[in-house]
Amino acid sequence: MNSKVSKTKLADIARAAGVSPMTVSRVLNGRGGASPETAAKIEQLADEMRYRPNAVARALKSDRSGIIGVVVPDIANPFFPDVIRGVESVAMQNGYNLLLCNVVESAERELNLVRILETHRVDGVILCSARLPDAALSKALQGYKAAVLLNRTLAPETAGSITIDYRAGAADAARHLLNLGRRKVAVIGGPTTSVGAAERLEGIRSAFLSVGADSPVVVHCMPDIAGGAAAAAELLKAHPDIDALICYNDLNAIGALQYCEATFRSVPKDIAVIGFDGITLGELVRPQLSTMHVDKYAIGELCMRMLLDRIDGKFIQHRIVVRPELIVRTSTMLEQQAISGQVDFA
Amino acid sequence: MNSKVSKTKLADIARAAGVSPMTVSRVLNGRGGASPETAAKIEQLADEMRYRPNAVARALKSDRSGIIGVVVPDIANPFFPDVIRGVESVAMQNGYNLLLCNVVESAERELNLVRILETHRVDGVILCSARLPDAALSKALQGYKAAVLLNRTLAPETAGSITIDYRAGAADAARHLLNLGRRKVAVIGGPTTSVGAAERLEGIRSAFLSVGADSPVVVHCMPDIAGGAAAAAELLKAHPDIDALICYNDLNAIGALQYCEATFRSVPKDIAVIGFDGITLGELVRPQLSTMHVDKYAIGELCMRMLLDRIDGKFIQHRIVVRPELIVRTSTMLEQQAISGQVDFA
DNA sequence: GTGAAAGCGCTAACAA
DNA sequence: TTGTTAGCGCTTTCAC
Repeated sequence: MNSKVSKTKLADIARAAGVSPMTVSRVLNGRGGASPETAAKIEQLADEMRYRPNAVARALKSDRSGIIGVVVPDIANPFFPDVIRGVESVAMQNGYNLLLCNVVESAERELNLVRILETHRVDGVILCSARLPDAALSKALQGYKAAVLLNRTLAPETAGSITIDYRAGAADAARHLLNLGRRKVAVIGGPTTSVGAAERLEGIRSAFLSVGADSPVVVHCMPDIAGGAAAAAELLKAHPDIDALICYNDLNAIGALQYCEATFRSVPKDIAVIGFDGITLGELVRPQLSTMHVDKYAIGELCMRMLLDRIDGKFIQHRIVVRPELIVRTSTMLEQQAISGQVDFA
Repeated sequence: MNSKVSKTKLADIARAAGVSPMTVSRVLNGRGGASPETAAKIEQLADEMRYRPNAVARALKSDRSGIIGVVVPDIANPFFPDVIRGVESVAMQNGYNLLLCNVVESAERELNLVRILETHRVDGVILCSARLPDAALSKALQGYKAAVLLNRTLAPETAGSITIDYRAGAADAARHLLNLGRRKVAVIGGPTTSVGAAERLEGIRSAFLSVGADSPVVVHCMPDIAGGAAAAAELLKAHPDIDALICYNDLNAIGALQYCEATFRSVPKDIAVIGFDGITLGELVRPQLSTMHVDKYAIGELCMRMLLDRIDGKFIQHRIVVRPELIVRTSTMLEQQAISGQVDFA
């Protein structure tokens, strides 16, 4: 096995080439400072001896690790892999790698992770859907050169933020259902700890208020399929006359669809369902899921670009708001529209 | 902003406490060696001064970074988030963090990544579905203290491996379709570069041979939904009498289902479809997808545990084979069975 | 064009 | 119980 591979270092190459480590360093970093022959010999030796620069030593010396910490609540939620890909593509183009961590919806673990990443001297962090209270989060981010939050806002000195306009998006969703003639609307509200969940509720309530309708019933749950199914069950058992559901995210909505299917409720005829996020999965279930769509890959890119700016000390923008877009699919479609709801592969 | 937060170091605490850095180091690492009072004072100071040990310096000194490199082909394929969670849970319990990289199905990028991770002096790598040729891969892994491959095997000195028995699994799938009475079976074969794809084909062919049937037609494609849909289109246009499809993975199978739906073919009546992997998505589409299921989270755990052993120089096992399990759902179900294919939420 | 010295923050090994 | 020395691999600074 390989565990004793003592790696070749600059000094080894220097010795082999009969020059000083400094010269090797310069050549290998393309900073000239050597005769063509010396340079060529060094390049060749480095290759032969399988030299790999030690990023750890470099990081210690330069105080730049080339690593970005990324914290997501749950990588199994298809929302996040898309974001991560966006982050990674920009990171890679700029020579950064990602230290990825899953929080699994625990604030304690989140605090812990932020500490661990600090320990590793990452050059910045991207926190997706932080669950910590504002004060604790601010404090935890003190130790960072740069931080960007997704779906959360703090003082711009502490962190940049990319937020989704949940208020407006949820209001759009609510109006869409109202326009469909639904009046017994209920909300599957996601986690109680989520800041975004509260914003969605505000948006929904204001949309209902402005047409003089009562505020809808709300049930909270975990932001996954099982949570959505359970919440739908709770709501529909207590209020069998509900004719529409606005859901925290698409996973919740898909859980609701499952429950409706299992209890022989027809969607959208008996009950319309709309989600949030626009994950691919929503196009694959039947009926296809209406949703408030956001471009997750683009959001990932935005996060990373903003973080790069902050790492460079540039503070061009510290807050970007993304507006979700209503996508109407079968789960909230009037019957005559549903005819064209077929994908065309011809 | 925070970019000038010069972090407190051991020496700072030492000065404040009026002791040597060494004493602080010992206390903070719980290695005793200080009077209770001194220790208490140091602990308190460390907390007040928000001390975070510098993992970079520690890594340079100890040649252990506490970081594991994980390379996956595509994090957007729901197979991998599950594996990653398994890896992460074991890693975390053992004080490791994950440097996660996406290959996006490019062998060149893969080689590059393996180099980069080597540069960062990760304590080990887990490569999922490596696309590099054996020789190149072996060479690239030379520089690692420890490596584990998922779905690939090399000399045990080079890397441990967790493999899925694709041959047996695919043969099971083939037999299942044959038992259903299907005789015009075709294969959506996934990427040509995938070693697992070739193994699946072998399994399928041998199952067909043993009942005296001809080898089925094969079409290759990208291992995602769009690839599956395209492959299904190609197959069914050329051979309209195909009555069953065995697919490289569930995403391919779901693409095939989409094509069937779009072209008004009834599944499983006109054509049965079976996938591989057992991702959750397969239960959500309609008809629900039959599949060869593997426990992805458990596989992730296995990978990480094996890697930990190798890091410790223990070579108890260098190869684990996981056998996929046939899960029959609606997409390959005889009609009389389909009645009970409903999820029960009552 | 090339090299020597010093130090990034931490800790193992050896004093005291 | 506590401190000193030295060095992990690299690069910045200054000198030749």
